[in-house]
Amino acid sequence: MEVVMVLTPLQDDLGFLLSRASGLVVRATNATLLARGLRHRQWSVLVLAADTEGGITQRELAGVLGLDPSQVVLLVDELAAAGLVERHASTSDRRTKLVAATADGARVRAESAPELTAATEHQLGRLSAAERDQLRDLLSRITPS
Amino acid sequence: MEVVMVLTPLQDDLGFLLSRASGLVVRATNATLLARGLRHRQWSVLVLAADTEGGITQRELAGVLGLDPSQVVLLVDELAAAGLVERHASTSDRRTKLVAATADGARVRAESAPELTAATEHQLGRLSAAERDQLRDLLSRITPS
DNA sequence: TATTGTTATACTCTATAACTATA
DNA sequence: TATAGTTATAGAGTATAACAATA
Repeated sequence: MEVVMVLTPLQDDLGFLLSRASGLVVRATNATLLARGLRHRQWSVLVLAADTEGGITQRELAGVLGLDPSQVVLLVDELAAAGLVERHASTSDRRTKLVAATADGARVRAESAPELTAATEHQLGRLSAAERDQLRDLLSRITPS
Repeated sequence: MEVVMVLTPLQDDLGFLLSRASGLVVRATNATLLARGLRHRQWSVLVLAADTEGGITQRELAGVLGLDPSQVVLLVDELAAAGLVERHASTSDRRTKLVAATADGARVRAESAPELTAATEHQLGRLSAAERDQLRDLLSRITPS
């Protein structure tokens, strides 16, 4: 005997489910970052800048984030204008600029992390800790990186 | 003994992983739908219109898709202009419009489904069938619906 | 010649407010 | 008074092309 439950069409469409879930979590993230004048794309740049020893090049940022380098320019511009990151010239290649967090940026990065965790808690609350680990693992394997 | 592998910061950030994976799959979806003049948002509307017996109201579409009703108007407009869906007046409530697929729309929906599956195959190829089911289950439980 | 960062532009997506017609 | 759909608008996100400086 086979039991089939169809809630709605699209429930088996991984593309739809991904974009739907992503939208929910990104929205919650943006709402939380609003108090700091940031949005989720700038947040991810800040995290990489703060957590990468010696800074990260814009090309690397583009690769990790899956963005075009031209988009990274604007994101870094905004973070730099807010005083959260700085562009340092690379010593080995004068074309390359290393994006590193300022002290202020590192503080914002550290302070916001738990707030963001709490914010997405509402969306992910139905999943156990083990299931979230599972989800992290599955999603990591979809992205190239 | 504990083994910790840090590939890059953000790899433990479910918000980032969701938006990154979503971006990849949506991009592949859009590329596939380009031949039909559609994009992923119109596709999801078409699927719901085609698969819901008797049509679906725009309010219901907005709810399932997580969009504002005003955005649904435009998506339905575009699909209607392409001759893929029609708005039918509801018999019980004259405010309500039921969006249903035309014969042409049903054909496009049926023909495109396997193409889209093949297209996302490239992104999801690293996951086994069982893992995809697992992912579907986890993602379904994040969305309210 | 190829690569890093940059500028510019167009289009899509997201978020809101205000309006109409029906209920 | 509330709900379904619509119009309008602004801002954020995505996609490309072309360019200067450097390798």
